[in-house]
Amino acid sequence: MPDQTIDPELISDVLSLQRVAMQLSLASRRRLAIEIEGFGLTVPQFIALRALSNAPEGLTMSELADASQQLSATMTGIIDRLVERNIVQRQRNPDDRRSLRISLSESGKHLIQQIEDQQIKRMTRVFRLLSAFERKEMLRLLTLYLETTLAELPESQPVHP
Amino acid sequence: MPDQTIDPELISDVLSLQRVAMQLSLASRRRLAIEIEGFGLTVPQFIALRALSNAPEGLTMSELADASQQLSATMTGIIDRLVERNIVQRQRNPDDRRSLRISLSESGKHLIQQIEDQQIKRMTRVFRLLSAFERKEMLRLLTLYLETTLAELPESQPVHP
DNA sequence: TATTGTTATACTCTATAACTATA
DNA sequence: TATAGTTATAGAGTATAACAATA
Repeated sequence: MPDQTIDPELISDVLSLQRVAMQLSLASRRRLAIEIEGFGLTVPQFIALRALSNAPEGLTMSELADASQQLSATMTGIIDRLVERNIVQRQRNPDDRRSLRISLSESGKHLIQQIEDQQIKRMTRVFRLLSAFERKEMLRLLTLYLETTLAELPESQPVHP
Repeated sequence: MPDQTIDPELISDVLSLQRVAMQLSLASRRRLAIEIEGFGLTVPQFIALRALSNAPEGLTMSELADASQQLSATMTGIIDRLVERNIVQRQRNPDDRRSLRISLSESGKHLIQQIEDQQIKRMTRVFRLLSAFERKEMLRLLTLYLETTLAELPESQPVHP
């Protein structure tokens, strides 16, 4: 049986952390949306491209849907629009003709690289304000929080752990 | 002119932080969507309700749109659906009959309270794993990151700073 | 029969532009 | 004329269910 003692300091910290974490989550998504809009992408499209860029050999629609936390019916539309713009390719799998192999095109690879370069540049501006120790501490705490968050999602199988 | 020295440790930390922060931002939004779906709400609806719950006297459509980082044309539809379900109220402002006063109904207040209770309970389970010092450190670092993120958004005027 | 992926349908959100009512 | 808010329209994502092709 876990310790149910009421710790007023814990309660007060959690209230603050809840508020900041919620605002940060919403603001980050918003900033991401603005950042990638400059490249003509939506957030779900970018999530799919990120998953594909971690899988050089490509992914099936089901793998992509799992990795993006989307239904495969939704994935179809997202990939349709990326194929139209020649950002990804759709190929039949000769071994199992039911399944498809989705992969980044050359211009898709270039696009995602550009976006990630821009993101790294921005993050570097922020994190050079912190000491090496603080950066490690932040990484450790964020990773812990990420793990508990992922544990609460169904089927969250990152393609690259 | 800022220090442009290449610090390999900084670069490596930023790569890790960028990856974790991105995943966390996406996973948090996803978890929020699942959590509030149980209450029949969408994320944009929840964002609007949160802004309203911090403004007991209500907000105009423009204030609500600013606080939610939405266009007022978008806000109209979001509020339409919340009014239909009697979660918020729309009242003409007698002083300036062009503007509206949007506020939570009693059942809306109850709904947002239920959701926030559930979120606090979940966050408490996570953060009781950390020491008081670690919680404070996390709050400090997240706040710093939130501030730089908000600074990059246009017109991000939180109703409650 | 089971699996992979798509199509059909309905709803929500987002963005732009045109519009109404009020100031 | 300017401001507050809505409507019209188009496109994108989300969820459910029914479906085709392949295994």
